[in-house]
Amino acid sequence: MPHKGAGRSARIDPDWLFDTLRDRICLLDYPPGAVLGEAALAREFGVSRTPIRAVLQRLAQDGLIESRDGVGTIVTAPDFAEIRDIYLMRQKIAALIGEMAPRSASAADVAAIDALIARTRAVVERFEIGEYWRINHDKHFLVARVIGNRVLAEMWDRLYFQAARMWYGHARRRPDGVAEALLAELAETRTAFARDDALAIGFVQRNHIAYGLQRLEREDAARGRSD
Amino acid sequence: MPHKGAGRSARIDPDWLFDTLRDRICLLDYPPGAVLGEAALAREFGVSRTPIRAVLQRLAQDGLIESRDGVGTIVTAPDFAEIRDIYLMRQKIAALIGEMAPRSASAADVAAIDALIARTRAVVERFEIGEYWRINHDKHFLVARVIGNRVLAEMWDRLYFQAARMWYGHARRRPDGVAEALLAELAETRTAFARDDALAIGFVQRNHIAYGLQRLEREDAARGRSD
DNA sequence: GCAAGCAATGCTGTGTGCAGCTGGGGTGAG
DNA sequence: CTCACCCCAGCTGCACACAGCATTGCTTGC
Repeated sequence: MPHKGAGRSARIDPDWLFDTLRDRICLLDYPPGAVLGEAALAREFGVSRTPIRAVLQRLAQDGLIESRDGVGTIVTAPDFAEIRDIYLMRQKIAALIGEMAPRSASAADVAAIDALIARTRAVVERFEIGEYWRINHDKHFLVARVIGNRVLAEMWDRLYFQAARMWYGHARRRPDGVAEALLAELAETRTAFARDDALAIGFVQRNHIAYGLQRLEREDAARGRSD
Repeated sequence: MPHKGAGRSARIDPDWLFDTLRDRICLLDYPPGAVLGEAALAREFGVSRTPIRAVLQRLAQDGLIESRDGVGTIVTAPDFAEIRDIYLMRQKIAALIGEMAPRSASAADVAAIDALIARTRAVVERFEIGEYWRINHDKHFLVARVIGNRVLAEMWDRLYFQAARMWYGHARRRPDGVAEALLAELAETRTAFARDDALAIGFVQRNHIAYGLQRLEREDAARGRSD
């Protein structure tokens, strides 16, 4: 019995699958260099290799993984020059948020940020990378919502996930002060949202992206000395 | 004999296939709304649907096509709001070219532009959309080469092809003055390259993207009146 | 004449077998 | 003991068969 067919009756949501794998990569469940394996993923999610391959191709186009024939699908390990390119572009993109026909911030947004601030206080008390990541994630989408230009919003999203992966690796290795920095960023973001000043929202993002890059550069320099 | 297998011994280059289909979309061989059909493409290029689907997924992620289950893979028809978003972002991105660690322009680049100018003169004499497109294409890659930031270069590329498609549609409908505008743009670009001023190269691009958007807006307004 | 329903057709989504490629371990020679 | 070579296990790329969905055109009832 070579084929039993399938159809696609309420199988699994490709977008959900994409988000799931992307999150695993960003949270370093799959660290750079890890081999994913289409067959293994297919078994895990109870589908065939075909939809898995579709998702992996999307991830590959976003630069998160790389499929090599005969070897496997491996998580990429960007060199520092590429990381800097990403961070520098994110700064420029962030500065554009307020310029490109932004949407208005609402009182609900401010309330949402207050909730994030409360959660971050707990993370400051006891650092937990998973919760830290979820807060960052929620903050990202909150900011993304004020972007009026669809093209800009898509770029903002793509670059966020490319940068996030590197950032969480850093935050795991050197968690000191990371949660406090997020708390400060959220406080500034809250003010900008309360004033409904999209330009300010973007500049707050730009600044903290720049601070993050500084931290990464310091770590990279220290690593260079130790080698 | 259900399977005869294949392997992939020198079959076809997926990148070449991607470029080919993208060019067909941009040159309106496949106009917005056209249905591509995986099986037809597979027959044409002598491969199975699998590699075709991979390429179509890349095109879909770039926003050029859209796959709808049970219907087909159709070329998207962006509304004018989206076109404006793309053009506004391209202006911002162009202004960044000179800021993000640009590479140096060489004498060979200037010579290449001179060749493009000569070709454009012929198109001014007798307008021919295919040659007009190839010149624009070459100009695009010439400018892209001075971009030092890989992320910026990729964005520049993506947005170019999204905009190109709309622009060639316009140029076909209203070719008057289009070739002359390209000639002026190339002259300005030549000067900027000769001065090795990447900021100037970017600003020349920004300006002519803005001029292009103005033309599109005028056409859109006229269409609105006639409806 | 017209509208509503239904069947036929064609498409994409999915599952699966096979071919070719890669990398590592093992083996034999020096 | 070292090095080179070879074989094989595992992976991705591809081709093809099947399932389900959307559209279209015809047919039938009014």
